[in-house]
Amino acid sequence: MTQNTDTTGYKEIKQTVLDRIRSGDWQPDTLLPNEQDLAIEFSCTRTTVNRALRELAEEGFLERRRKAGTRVLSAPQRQARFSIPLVRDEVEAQGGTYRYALVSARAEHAPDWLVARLALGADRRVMHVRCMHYSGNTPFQFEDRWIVVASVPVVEGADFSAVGPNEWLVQTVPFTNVELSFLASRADPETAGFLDVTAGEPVFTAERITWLQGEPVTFAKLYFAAGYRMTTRV
Amino acid sequence: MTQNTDTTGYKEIKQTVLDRIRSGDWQPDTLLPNEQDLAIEFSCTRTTVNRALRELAEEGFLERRRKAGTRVLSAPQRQARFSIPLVRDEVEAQGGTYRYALVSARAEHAPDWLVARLALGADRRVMHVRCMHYSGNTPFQFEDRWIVVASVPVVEGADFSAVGPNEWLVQTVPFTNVELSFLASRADPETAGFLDVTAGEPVFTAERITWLQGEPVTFAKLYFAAGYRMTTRV
DNA sequence: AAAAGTTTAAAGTCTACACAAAATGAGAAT
DNA sequence: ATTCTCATTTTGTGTAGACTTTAAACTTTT
Repeated sequence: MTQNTDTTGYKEIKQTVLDRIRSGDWQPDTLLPNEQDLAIEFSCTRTTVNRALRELAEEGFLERRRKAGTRVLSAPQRQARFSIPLVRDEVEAQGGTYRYALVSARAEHAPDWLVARLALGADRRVMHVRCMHYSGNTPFQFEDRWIVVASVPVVEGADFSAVGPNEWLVQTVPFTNVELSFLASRADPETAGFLDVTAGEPVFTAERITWLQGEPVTFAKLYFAAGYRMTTRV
Repeated sequence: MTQNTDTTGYKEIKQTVLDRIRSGDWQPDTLLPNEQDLAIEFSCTRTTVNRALRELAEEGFLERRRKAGTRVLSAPQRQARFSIPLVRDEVEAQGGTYRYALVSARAEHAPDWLVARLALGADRRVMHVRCMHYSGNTPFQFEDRWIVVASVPVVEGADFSAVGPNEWLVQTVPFTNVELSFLASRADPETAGFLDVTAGEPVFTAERITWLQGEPVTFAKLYFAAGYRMTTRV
């Protein structure tokens, strides 16, 4: 059969459903009509309604259970999505000129806390890289990073004088799992020096652990310059 | 026709594609076979392949363009997802007992910085609520919040002595848009007192602006207790 | 060459239908 | 009253096929 001309796209349906929630027409906890009935109302197939409702559920507005039906969530479990850009992109997005400077890169033995943190095995060799990221001449981020040699053997020959370890890793080990933490820490004297703040100043800090197929790859502490804020819209 | 028994679900296809990316079989920038060919390979319909690839693209692994095809993203635009639970849920998830205490709730005129921040109109009336959230007897979060009376008139009659303004708002104004920022700030003496830290200590802080259909509803500053970290896996 | 128009390949979406899986609620057995 | 079993309802996912939209690639005109 030829396609219905006054067809209702799944996007329209999503919008309509959202409007009904917004307007209070469908209050929290309300049970929506089932897919078949909505399909009749919107004069489309159940498949189309299904896609609209499925996406709204993914976005946290609805809760769906077989047999129980679809209901409006009372406290929408909204989730913030932060994209995690490379520092270079972040600086350039702000209109700054990105500049990178290596502070130090040395082969080391992983300290105990790092062994514990990454659950390292017998091979404790790590590459310890510290570097700075600038926006123009303003410090943007101080990066303190350890890379596990056993997981990324080529790191021993890597040159971090021109390209930062993060960009290097993204090229070398493209596909990874990540645990990311954000916290407020106190600038120790050295970090403070790099970031051009006074020691003891609050510093927005990110800690990042990366695995490749269960093998720990790297641990990084990223200290952001004063005034940094991470923002998102939901 | 009856359904093919050796059917390949869209989830299997997703997994297979991910595996091929992981294994380096499909390097970054590789152009994938088109949907029709993949459908043949997986012996399923194009619809099923489409869903698998569409979701992988949403998740940031692939880039899809009509006519140009589907390619593996070189620097996967991984995005962190934080769910934003109610404080109560967050405390209870940690195994703590949630306790709430109102500090103050007063009708005020919005200060200039708030007028600017929320783009308030002529009606500057706001309800200023400050309160504490505890995990057992340990301070968990100090909340400093302003609610725009013009947008939520009923707030003038609200009682925040038992239920926190956030939970109250979620009930009253369920559907909102949010801007969320995270930063490291310095505990001022009063906040420090509430959170049981020394003044000047770094405090993980969230700022949250909420709108309902373009109208500013509330501005909140949430100060977290020492040691708080926000963690997510990607 | 450069610009404008045309073809065409690929993803995007929809219809129509079918079977699968989960979970609720009612009835049967204990 | 409690537990068990099972039919039923509702969402989940698949097949098969068609039309739509976008933009890359090609062709023609300027």
